[in-house]
Amino acid sequence: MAIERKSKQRDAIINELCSRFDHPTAMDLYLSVREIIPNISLGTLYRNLTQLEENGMVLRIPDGSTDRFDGNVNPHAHFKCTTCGNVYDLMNFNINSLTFSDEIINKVTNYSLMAFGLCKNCNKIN
Amino acid sequence: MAIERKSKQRDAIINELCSRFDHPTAMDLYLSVREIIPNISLGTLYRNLTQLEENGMVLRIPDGSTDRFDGNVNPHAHFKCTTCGNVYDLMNFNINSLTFSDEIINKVTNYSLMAFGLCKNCNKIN
DNA sequence: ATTCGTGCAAATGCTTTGCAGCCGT
DNA sequence: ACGGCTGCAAAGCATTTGCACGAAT
Repeated sequence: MAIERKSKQRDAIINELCSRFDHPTAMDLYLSVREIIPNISLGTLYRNLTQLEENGMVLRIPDGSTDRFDGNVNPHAHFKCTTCGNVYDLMNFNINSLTFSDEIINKVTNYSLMAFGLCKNCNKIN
Repeated sequence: MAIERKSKQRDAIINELCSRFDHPTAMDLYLSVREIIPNISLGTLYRNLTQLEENGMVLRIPDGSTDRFDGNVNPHAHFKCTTCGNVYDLMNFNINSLTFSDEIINKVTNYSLMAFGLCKNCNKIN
């Protein structure tokens, strides 16, 4: 549904999401936003994330486990290390050059590219 | 963990997954496999899907809701219609040409590309 | 004043897990 | 016979939802 009114809870969520670059889960965000609004509820957080996503203000990043969120709504590629679980932005990959031409498609509104593998940090350790 | 023994449950799961192309969820698979092995349990299904994924025999396709599975383990792009929820293979997109060069990456073992939008069927209806 | 957004708590839905017994090796 | 795999049921988590109240317009 459309956003009709402003709320300090939603403002705090967007603000937190846009000022960090580590692709937090809903619970990560909940813990952070609670330092600004101590009695915000998880339900409110989830309601707002869904609403913000529907309005194109937040990106949901599916990675095979708990969803992550991104304040950068420009489509961009991600890399998930399957050892440590961290998700990184891929700066050297120009996702905007991708085009889709299949018969079934009427319109592409968004896309998510997730590469899986081993990051250099985990490679050093093991 | 590695696969050590054969079981008719696992055989039926792989067989079902490789003979359909509609990217079933775990529950979809459960209902289908139950027609072959009526008393197979959901636990067994999930245990086998995880095990098969770890052994590279099945692909998990994250799409922002319940995970889907694919017997085609060759990396390929998908398109999800956000109206009807169906997931389609994209044949005209050569995902194998993608290369990744970011600093953080040691090794890419797999990747999933999901485009979101409106399919032609849903466009006709609305 | 209206009604959307919130906090709380219960409910839901998907997935995992403990356990005793079965089956493949 | 050993130990992996299974069915069953309970548990675990992430997410959603109903409701009464508070806040934005």
